Amino acid sequence: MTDQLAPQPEQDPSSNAAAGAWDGIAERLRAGGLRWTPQRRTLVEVLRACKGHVTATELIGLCRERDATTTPSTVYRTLDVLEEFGLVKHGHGHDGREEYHVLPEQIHGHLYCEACGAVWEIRPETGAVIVAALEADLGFVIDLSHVTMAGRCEGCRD
Amino acid sequence: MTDQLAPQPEQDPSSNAAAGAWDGIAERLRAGGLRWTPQRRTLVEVLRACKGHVTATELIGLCRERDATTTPSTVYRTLDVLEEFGLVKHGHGHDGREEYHVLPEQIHGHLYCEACGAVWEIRPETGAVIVAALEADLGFVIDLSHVTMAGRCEGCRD
DNA sequence: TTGGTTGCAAACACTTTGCAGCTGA
DNA sequence: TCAGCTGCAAAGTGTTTGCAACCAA
Repeated sequence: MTDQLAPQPEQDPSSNAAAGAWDGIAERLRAGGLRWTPQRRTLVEVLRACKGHVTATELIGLCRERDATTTPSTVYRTLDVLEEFGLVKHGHGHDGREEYHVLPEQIHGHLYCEACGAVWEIRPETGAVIVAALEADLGFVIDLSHVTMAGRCEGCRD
Repeated sequence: MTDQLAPQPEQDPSSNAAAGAWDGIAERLRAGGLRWTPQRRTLVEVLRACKGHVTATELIGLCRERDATTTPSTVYRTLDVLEEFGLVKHGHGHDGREEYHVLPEQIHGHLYCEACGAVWEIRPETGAVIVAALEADLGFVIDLSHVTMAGRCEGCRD
């Protein structure tokens, strides 16, 4: 009950065409004294193919589709490594579980539709308005990449 | 921002003076064929005394301070009942765990300071700006009461 | 009395950790 | 070779559920 076959929120291909950022990952790992293993390759392939956000559990399932021997601990540990390299960033989704944002380089928040389950990206310009409003209000500087707001998308408003 | 610049975000006593909403709870439960038990009384007292939001785990701890025999299952079950009565509403906080909003009647979002851990309320006027921005952007109508954004408060910036 | 409640324990789902053995560089 | 990595198993969270005993109305 957490699927999103809705219109096409957060579907823009560029969100992963921008996957060029992953290209040097094997070398980058090695440069850092780390290894490029089949397990890591599997996870990276999965991450490159997915939308802006996934839960760790989903990733484990996706990895298992490619390699049935995938173990959770390896996935979690690899995600930690990738996070240190800035390729993913973890936060919390509306299921209350760990959620990973892929390629957080482009800071943005998410909108979760309670009706259809789709997740939409908050556009940078809109995000800027929100950030500015909160700063003006309480002098609070928010980290928009950690934000997910629930509500109803255009198509689900009654 | 002359509202709450002091180190006591979301602390205003009135936030619970509004606790009048709790007054008829025992009768309301009975009217619904339910019971008013010592355990429920303990939890309600705790809820009345707390700020706008708490995690289930925190509530269990607070209840234990009053009654060391409190058990988690009872707290969770009572919270479910209270939620049906509209006295609390659950969502998810930044620890990724269940979080309960007390007296959700006043819709507002929260700001969580990653540095000092304080939680601030987003003022209705500011919330309105955010809601309007998102509606203008994607036609999305958000449920501000479910929103918690992370960042740094005025005192913890830089 | 009696059906809603409780406490306990066990089950769950997700995540983390320790460790021996494996493997990429 | 040998530090980093993996898989397994076990431990740890926080939350849920089954059930017999309990007690508010």
